[in-house]
Amino acid sequence: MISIAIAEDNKLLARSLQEKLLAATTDIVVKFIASNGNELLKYLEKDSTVDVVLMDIEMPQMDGIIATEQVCSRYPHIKVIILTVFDDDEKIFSAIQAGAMGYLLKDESAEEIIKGIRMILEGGAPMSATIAAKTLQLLRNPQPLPRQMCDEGVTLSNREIEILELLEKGYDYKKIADQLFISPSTVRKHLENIYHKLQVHNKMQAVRKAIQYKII
Amino acid sequence: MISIAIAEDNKLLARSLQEKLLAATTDIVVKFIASNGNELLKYLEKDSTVDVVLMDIEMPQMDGIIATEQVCSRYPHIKVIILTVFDDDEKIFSAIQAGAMGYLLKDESAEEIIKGIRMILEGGAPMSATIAAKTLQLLRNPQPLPRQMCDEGVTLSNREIEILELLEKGYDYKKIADQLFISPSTVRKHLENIYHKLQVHNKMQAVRKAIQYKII
DNA sequence: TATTCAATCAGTCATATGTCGTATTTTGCA
DNA sequence: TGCAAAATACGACATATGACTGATTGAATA
Repeated sequence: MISIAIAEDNKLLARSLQEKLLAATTDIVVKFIASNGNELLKYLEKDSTVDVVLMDIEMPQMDGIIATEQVCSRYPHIKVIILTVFDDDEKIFSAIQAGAMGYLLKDESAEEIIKGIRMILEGGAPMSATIAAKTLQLLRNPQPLPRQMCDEGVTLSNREIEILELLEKGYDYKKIADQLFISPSTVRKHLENIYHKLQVHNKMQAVRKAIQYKII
Repeated sequence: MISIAIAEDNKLLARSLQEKLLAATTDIVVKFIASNGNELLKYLEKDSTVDVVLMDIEMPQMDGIIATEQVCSRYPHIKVIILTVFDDDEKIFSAIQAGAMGYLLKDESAEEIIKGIRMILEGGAPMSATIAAKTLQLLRNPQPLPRQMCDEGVTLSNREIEILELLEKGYDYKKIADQLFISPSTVRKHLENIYHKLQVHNKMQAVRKAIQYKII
């Protein structure tokens, strides 16, 4: 028998999820439905014999990311599957950092969710298709988050920053172009603009200045 | 109709894989079976109308990682699924770095492989359970391979270090030469030696690695 | 609606760079 | 003292890069 907890502030959604799981299986039981992270943690203090938590991200009081962090550190035996509508890089990365071992989008079918539950208990990592793809992208490019800079008057566009970050890895134009799915000509043009803005004349100087200005 | 190419040095395995795909579907056609990376690339030069490559890692002549890199950079429209027995972190990471968007273990069923093919074409990233889990682990721990302390053997001379330090400032050969009262030719030769020692191929990579190794 | 701006791409040209050889001189140290 | 390593230097070749000119597109915005 597999014990599940659900953390989801929309009670209707939570209920319908519970019913779907109930209807489709005989060995999965929903022990608790929490409407935020606090509630979930309070419940787990009394009864931590839960195998998997299905966790929404957007919740009042304590969001799913923080809750995931807490659950994973306090109860390492509990696996967390994020179940949400968000699929932006930052949320995915935060959730994984927090310790989530699964990340499914809410439009997944009940069967997929059930497969995910079984998969996670077998040591797998259930992910929706687009999430898996983004995960790999994040792995290739380990710094998609800090787009803010404390410049001194110079402002680079996001694209220009992306290019600088790849440049810093020692990539040539072709490689950067492939990475960003644009042509080498465009990379060169971006670099040209970057050089003007930073008042430099080659790659190394551009990277130096960018680091100095904390742009990358 | 989905066109597949298979790169797999074990001809028996390749053939049986082809037959399995053929038996289980009507819309997937295996256009080519290559027994190594070279063969695959040669084929793709003549006909690159392939949607997905199923790629073994361990192959003679050109292994699957290099081949993946080549395929992904030359033919961005082609999706690569690694299909191998290896599941160690380094191989997975290399494959993803190389551009693979799927990573299945060879013990997957034909149905799973077919699902993977469809998934990758929808923008997903098919991964075997353990692979997905390791991927997330890698993402949490952005430096899982630093135990290769092979930098022990690398020693740069004082002169080489001087040159690297000037290089890091963004100076060109002429400027470095002036600074050190030697000819640009000599600077180039030093750089050449540095590249060999650090196993890199341009200034930026050399500086990166030197900083990483705390040489400068 | 007009205008700006980010992002895209192409082509030219001079220069810089990376990779080969090859070769001489200095120098540290066994 | 003699040898290996380090430092010095040049030529040649293909490729990468930096600088410039010019252009199109779409999104934001005034």
